[in-house]
Amino acid sequence: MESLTIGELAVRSGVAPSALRFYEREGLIHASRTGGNQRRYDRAELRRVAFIKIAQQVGVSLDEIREALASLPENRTPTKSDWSRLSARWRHRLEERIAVLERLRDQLTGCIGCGCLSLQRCKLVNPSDRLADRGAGPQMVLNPPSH
Amino acid sequence: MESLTIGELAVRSGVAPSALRFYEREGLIHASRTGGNQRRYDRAELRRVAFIKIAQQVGVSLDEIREALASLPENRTPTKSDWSRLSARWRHRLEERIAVLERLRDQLTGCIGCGCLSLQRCKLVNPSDRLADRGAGPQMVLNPPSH
DNA sequence: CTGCAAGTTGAAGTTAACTTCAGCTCAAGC
DNA sequence: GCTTGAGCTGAAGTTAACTTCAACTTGCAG
Repeated sequence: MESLTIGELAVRSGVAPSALRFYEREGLIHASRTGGNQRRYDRAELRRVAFIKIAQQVGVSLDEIREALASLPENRTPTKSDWSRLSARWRHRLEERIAVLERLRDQLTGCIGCGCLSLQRCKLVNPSDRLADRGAGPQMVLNPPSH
Repeated sequence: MESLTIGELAVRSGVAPSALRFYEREGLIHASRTGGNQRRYDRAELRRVAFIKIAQQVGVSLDEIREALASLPENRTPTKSDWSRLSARWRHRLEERIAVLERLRDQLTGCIGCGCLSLQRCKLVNPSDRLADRGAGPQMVLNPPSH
């Protein structure tokens, strides 16, 4: 069992065969071919697919994932530290997303009490007259002043 | 200034006129018309738009937002407690999303140390042989057993 | 009254991330 | 060697949430 068929990789990774073909067209994963033109995946591809799935959970687009995967060495199977380096890249982004949602949660909790949701008064939908220079809309939550 | 033009509402809410027309077609907001067929928005629509923007941040689809807005009284302008009731609905969902991301962050932090990202061993991409009954893929993070 | 920014419409386009389809070929068990 | 499930391809379809376009109309300042 040196290599995997597309169906095997699909079951192992939890990603549909159609998605795996799509990832290959998009240059995210690679497959060799049998004499009969069927895909055969090296076991190392499992880890690439795992990386793709995790990065998607973090909220990274396939474009950026492709870019990250392109930075892996081509002449050898990536090591743990190669993967470690790549994973570290997403952590800051993930923490930012969590912070945004936590801020939203805290302010929404406050708003459940006051029921305002007012563009004039509510902290959630910060008043345009106080932050007019930053444009209208819920700036406070979406683009906090501290950032 | 009893009512707002579409341009005024756009500036006030931070939502593009095209999006406001789209929301109206989708039954999320309402506008009356002038003799010349131009939209005029009651100031109460500002709050509806604010609610839509916040719900989107929470990760709620327009379909669900429409459903929630449909539960507002039609015969009177919604009160603070009407809005409060609606906002409370999204809090649990928001907290779940935060929990998923925090779990992901914690495990990704661990994985940066080990660099594994392995479908066989890594906590992030839970082994199919241990949770085979729940299907393949990163079950541990996406659909935690406790749920 | 005129000019022109702002508004109107329906239809079509956009983006991401896939899925579905039709028509065909491959591979493995009996 | 036959059957049948698995795999192949390119093209088209899907969904959400809008945006863009073209052609036309309104409303208000001067």
